[in-house]
Amino acid sequence: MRFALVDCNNFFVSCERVFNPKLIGKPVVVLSSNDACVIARSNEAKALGIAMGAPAFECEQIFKKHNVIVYSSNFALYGDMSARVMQVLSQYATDIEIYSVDEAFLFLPKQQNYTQYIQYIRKQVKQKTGIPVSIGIGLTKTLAKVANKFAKKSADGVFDLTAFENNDQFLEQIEIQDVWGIGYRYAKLLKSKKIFNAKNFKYMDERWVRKNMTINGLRTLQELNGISCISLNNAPATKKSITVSRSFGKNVTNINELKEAVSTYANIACEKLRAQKSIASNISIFVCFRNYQDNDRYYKFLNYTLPIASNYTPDFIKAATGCVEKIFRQGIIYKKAGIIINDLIPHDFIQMHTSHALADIEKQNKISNIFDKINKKWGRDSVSYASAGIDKLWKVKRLKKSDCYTTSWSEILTIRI
DNA sequence: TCTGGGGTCCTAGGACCC
DNA sequence: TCTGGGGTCCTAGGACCC
Repeated sequence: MRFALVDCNNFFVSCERVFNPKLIGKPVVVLSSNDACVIARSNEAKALGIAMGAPAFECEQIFKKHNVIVYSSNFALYGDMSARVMQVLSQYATDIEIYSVDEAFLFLPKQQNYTQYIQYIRKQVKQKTGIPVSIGIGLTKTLAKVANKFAKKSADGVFDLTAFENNDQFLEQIEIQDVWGIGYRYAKLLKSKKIFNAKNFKYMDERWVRKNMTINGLRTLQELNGISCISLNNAPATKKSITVSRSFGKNVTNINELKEAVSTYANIACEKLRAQKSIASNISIFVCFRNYQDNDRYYKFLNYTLPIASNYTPDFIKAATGCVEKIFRQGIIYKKAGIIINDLIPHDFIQMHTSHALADIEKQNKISNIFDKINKKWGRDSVSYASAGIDKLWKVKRLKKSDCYTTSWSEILTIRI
């Protein structure tokens, strides 16, 4: 059994480069929403010392000095490119888990020569999508992750950890906080026990790990020892909660703008809810704000339960704007708001005892279907709710976004000969 | 001035039941 | 002062991932 981990190199930057080859060889970064901080860097940008997550305003100097090309994030483009990469990968695996927008675990079919096989997959992805990937192979998902780190550094972008009888020499090079499943907190704890790398951890006492790092820590330890405990999760993810939140593009002090924002987020969240055929009755809204008198940050949170589980946008808009009325305080500068929908259940669980309302629910479903169809065909917000606002002056800034080359007819790439 | 957005899982402890 | 034994469910908080 072989697990492979495929990781797209500098994914967001690579997506931009596919449609703008002039960017190749130059330092390029992509910023988070609101153009706030750096979330993707080309190798050239990394070499300049630009850190992941660095605030954009702090990098201004470096950007200018080295002619760094800066993009706002274009998630429609990245999402579509991701789907293309995954589609190609699935042709060469017996099973695939799409782990994130730029990563996938594969079960590989039995091979004589695994290195050759993953080199071939890599070539296919590059040829069919333009995206460069790195591929690592291991006996477990955790080891495939380790292998991928070496693949990233290797000249041909692939690495097979199972080609070695003993992999300790490689595990020794992986710092403890870089092991999949061990984050900042556990790394700190482990270092205090003189555990500095993956090899040290591999030989730790299982009882101690179970006691201090929960069952998850124990799984990680066993996976490093080649015992597969974390299986491939290929089920289409049915989410258990949906969050939509954004920072504002300007200071928001007015209740109507805050209501517009949460209405907009409720609209997006309900689209997602319906897309996965779920309903829910529990909604929370939160706002982040700043009191200009003491220059402190705050976070306010309010939970609300709908009388009946639903996926009908107006139900959620009503609930969300109701929460805003309770939370809002005059004279406060709001920076960000969001809505979280919890306790999702399949939509056919709709309570039968509410039979008197079934006719209403059917009517609502029809309206939702039409909404979703129109927006799918013509783009998000082609039809929307008035409460979500028209001008949306509070919307996030994305000043340097590239076009949606693959998902919008009006922005398709034009070539002049 | 300006620091993202979206998820999952595990555990301890409290509330409550007989 | 002493104060059973066994169980379930829920929640907050903490850990992790990209």
